[in-house]
Amino acid sequence: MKLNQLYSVVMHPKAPYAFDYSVENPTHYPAPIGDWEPGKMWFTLRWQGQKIGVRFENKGTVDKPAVEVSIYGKKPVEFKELLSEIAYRYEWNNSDAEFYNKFGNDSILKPLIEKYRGMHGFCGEELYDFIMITIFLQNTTAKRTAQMTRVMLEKYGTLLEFDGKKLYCFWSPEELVDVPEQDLRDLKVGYRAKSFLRVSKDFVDGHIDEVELRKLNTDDLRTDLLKIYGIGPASVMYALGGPFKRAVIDVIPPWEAKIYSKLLFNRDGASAEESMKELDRRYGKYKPSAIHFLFMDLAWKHRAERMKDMEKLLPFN
DNA sequence: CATCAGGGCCCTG
DNA sequence: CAGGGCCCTGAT
Repeated sequence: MKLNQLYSVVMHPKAPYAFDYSVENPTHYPAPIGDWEPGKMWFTLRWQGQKIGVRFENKGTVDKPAVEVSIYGKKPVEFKELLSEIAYRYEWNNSDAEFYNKFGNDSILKPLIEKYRGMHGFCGEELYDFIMITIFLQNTTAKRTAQMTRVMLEKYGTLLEFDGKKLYCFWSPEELVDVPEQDLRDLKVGYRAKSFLRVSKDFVDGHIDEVELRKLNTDDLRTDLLKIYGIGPASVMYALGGPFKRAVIDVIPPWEAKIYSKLLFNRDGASAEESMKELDRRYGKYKPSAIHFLFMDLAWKHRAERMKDMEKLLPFN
């Protein structure tokens, strides 16, 4: 589906804002739903029933941020509301000022804060898409996750063409809900087929309403998210930090425990409990921010240098 | 060739 | 609250 450029405007995220570190995350598994190069980002979303292409171009600096946002689609949309949603998803109004203040001189974090200053959290996906992704991620390797995602997008997603890019837009819950479970299983997604369908039905029936969920306090939100079929503690933690911008670290999944062991103790075999204790001791309530910097540093370094001792531990590139 | 864990979660006892 | 089962793949 070929899209036309509908709007273009320059926006100003809250400073400091480091564009590349705030739109690209090397720990995310490769999926043909977005594309990045230094200073530019392309991605897709659904808005008011339309499939939309979005392009960011960095036009500013860390201390004088400016991002040109271009919207591609078939027909006009409520542009202002869309911009405000994008600002929410990319956390343009957030800032880690308190964290910078508190840990700017910390022996470990100081160099990271210097290098990544202005890195905002972000999650370009809406809740439904994000849940689909966490289901793809469960109990498998990153490679098969990428494979399953690609096959599902080819069959049920929509290929959008805009600004010279071809990127898939996720299917809507309505587009998937009536697909027979066996059709999904034929795509080798295994038992995940059942979760995809039950989640889709909950969205179609209005039992899951992202806008309403955003209004809840974090504890109630966690409780409600845990009720979603196929979504457990690990997925909930990721969702709290992603679509809901409530970064928490309340569980350490096994694959992360291996990385934390290296990161915190520079050795293998530290348990999740040990690492959690150490995180609390060092960073207290700032541990999500600290982990954000530690993890992103590892990810960007690994992408650049392919660190040998991390090759087995890091499922990302 | 068989076995098994991998960016969990559901269900049962 | 612990433990078995789940789809499929590639590593061993």
